[in-house]
Amino acid sequence: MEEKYVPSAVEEKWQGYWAEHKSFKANEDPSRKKYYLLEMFPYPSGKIHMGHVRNYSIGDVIARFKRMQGYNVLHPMGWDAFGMPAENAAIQNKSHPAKWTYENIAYMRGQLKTLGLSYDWDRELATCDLDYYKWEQRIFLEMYKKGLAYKKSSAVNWCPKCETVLANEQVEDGCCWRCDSPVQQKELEQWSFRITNYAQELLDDTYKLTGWPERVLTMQRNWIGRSTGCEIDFPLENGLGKIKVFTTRQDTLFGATFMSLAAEHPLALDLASDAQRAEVAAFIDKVKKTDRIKRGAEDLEKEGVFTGSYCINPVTSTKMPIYLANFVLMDYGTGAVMAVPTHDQRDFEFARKYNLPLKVVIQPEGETLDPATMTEAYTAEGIMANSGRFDGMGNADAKEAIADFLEKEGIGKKTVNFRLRDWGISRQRYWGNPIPVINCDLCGVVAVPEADLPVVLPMDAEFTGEGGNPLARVDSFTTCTCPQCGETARRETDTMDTFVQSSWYFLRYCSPKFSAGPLDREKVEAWMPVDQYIGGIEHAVLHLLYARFFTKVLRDLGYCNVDEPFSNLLTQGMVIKDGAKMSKSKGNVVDPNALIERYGADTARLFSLFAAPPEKDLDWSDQGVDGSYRFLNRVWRLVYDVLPVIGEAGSVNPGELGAEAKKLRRAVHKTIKKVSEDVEERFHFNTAIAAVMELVNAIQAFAAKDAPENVAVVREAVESVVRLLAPFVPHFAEELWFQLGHASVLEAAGWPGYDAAAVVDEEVTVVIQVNGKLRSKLTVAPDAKEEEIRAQALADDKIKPYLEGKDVKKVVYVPGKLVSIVVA
RNA sequence: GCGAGAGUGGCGGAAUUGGCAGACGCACCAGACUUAGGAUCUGGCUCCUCACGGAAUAGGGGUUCAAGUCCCCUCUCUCGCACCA
Repeated sequence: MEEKYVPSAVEEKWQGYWAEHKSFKANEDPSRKKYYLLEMFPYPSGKIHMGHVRNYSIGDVIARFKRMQGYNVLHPMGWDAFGMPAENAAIQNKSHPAKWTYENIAYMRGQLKTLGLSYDWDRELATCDLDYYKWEQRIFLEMYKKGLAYKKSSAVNWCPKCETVLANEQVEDGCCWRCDSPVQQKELEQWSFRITNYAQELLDDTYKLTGWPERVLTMQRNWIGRSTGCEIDFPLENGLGKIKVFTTRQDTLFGATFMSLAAEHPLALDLASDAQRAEVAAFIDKVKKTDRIKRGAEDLEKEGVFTGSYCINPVTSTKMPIYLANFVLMDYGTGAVMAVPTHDQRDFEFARKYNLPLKVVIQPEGETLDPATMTEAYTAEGIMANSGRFDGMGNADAKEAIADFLEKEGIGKKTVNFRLRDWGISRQRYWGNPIPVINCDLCGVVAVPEADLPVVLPMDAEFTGEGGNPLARVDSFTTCTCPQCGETARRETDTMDTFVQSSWYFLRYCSPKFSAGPLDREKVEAWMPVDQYIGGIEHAVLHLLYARFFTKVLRDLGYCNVDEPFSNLLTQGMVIKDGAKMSKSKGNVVDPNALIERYGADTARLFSLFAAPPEKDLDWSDQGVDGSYRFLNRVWRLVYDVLPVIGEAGSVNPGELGAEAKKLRRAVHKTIKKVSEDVEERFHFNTAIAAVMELVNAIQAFAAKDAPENVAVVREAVESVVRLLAPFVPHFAEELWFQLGHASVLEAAGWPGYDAAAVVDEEVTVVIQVNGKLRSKLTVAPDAKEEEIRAQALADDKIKPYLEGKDVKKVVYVPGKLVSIVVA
């Protein structure tokens, strides 16, 4: 054994061994329990960053731990490889996105291998591989045939810098989630997935996801945004039609005194009287422009304009003026709101501003509201008033009663409304999966026939950065014949949102080479669902909601039988340095390469696991890394030092140990117990590692290491340290295990179990409190009688002075823990 | 504004069920070995106090023999949502 720990030599050796033996290849094996472990796959941006190191180190601990426990572990890795940075790089370097992407993948794959992560590399996939995206095209067409993929013209979020459409989820603070440019509104024909068909199931199933963090589920539930209420028709005064509203407050219907429409409402301009027309048109224009910048801006003043038309409140028959209002959103509900200023704060402000009538229909108990003196809307519970036959009811009951009444009268009906919108997947970019349809002047949209699939991305596109989608300028691609009528037609040039690819890659990993379809059902059933998924919290809604949706769609298309893809979700925190997220502009980036070169992968892994529990942000500290490195060196030296004496040691004979040796052995087994629990039940790797450090300190403090009667205990202790460290620092542990003379690898050795008899304490410390303050301690046998301990506590030399001249009111005894004496 | 989470030494963090607050590591201090130390080893290290002891888990109140942990109020920070009718 080398005296000095040389990480590069050790790591090279074992990485070579693992590659050569395909140590992490996963095969279906019904005789063993399966465990599918997955970390979110990276975008091949060029090189890995510390966030990746952390994410994948966490995953690797679990993978290796589960393997040592005997599970059949599937642990795959791949590349989320389509997307704009590749296209931007192509423009800059006058190159091709494919070249850039595959070069990055090659480099980053090398980096991941350098970290010693235990992936089954035979399952590696890149979403830009034809062999991946062609199957997605097939899924798309099946969705199209079922009406789950459709084309519609709509106002979309448009990023002027990326020159592409963004889903609502991809707009953050009115800006593009990727490049941060202000998002504009634009009317465009685009493809969508009908995720709203699954809104209810996506919501319901959040309650089955008991292994997910509550805040992720809350975010998804809020995003889906289910609310129950009524749709109510308000006839126009002129008798020419009606306005449909959605409300959750049908109990306030009798108090509706005016109507507010979104500026984009289809009737907005039609309703304008001649006198109001100019003003209405100007308002619509203004709102649309505001929209572009930031309609959701804080405290945007409520503004509106009278259309000049009226509708009729269907239950009171009063005339209600129709306004356009800037706070009414076209894409929620029906784009029209019945305004009840007395019981809705927005309507209240609007009514005060434009002098509209107020009518109280809910009175708080023991109080009478007067519309003339109200300073804000009353939105809480109360008793119905001015509401005809519903007067006197509690408003909660009236909600139900009025809904029934509306249905009976044919004025309205109960409905459920969701905030969730359909998922717009069209992107006007080249580097994505081409949507496999053809636009024919005669036949309209025609699906590409299955025999003509796949639609291959042409390699001869030009990347100039100008003129929008490069794909649209490749004539050989766009020009085609209509499969239906045979006339010349134009191929669709929109590509799919990259979130589509990441919505089913975890399924494809189960049968990555399957050539008869996207998924081999048998394999999928063998591995799915993912037992543990690990990734950043930033995907709480986007990726994780889409992936859940897609899984359900694939289930309904008959590809799998899974309802939910991820049984357990771990959202790891960010890597922070000097109080900020690592970024080039802050100059606080730590380069994994430099770290590995200087300390080795094991130290990099160890520190990123030790510095904080996985779900918390990790504060990077260069000195902390030194500490982790020192620890490994200490363990190496310990093994080096004791190796000559423990080489021939047999197994421990617990009955023949001296007191000190017994104590060491107890520490060993207690540590095994604690590390097992910390890793298995809590993923608290920081405390697990701390426990091993304590054990190492204890071994070092154990004086008579080389006494013949102790060598077996020392060997057991040292070997336990090595085995317990295996998931965290795999190369390091494997090498020491080898040096300790083992012919087989650590995985074969398995995760150590603890000896229940060895962890039992020979004596326990019982603390003695007087009036809640710690005054003394007793050392007693674990099976000491309660009376004895109580008596000893009261007779204790340090306790006596506190009892003198006082009454002992009460003595509380907690077995094996403490005696609490209350005196007065 | 609404919702969720957090606040513990100089720092990262422990304390799993209400039972010895500060495990483990970093930094720092002292000592040993040493030509030397950014290596290694030993010891110290919350604050106040010479000490006995006392105080302390953002602040205030409460429950309890006992509170970092449970309850109420206030403050601060982080994240998510933000006119969703």
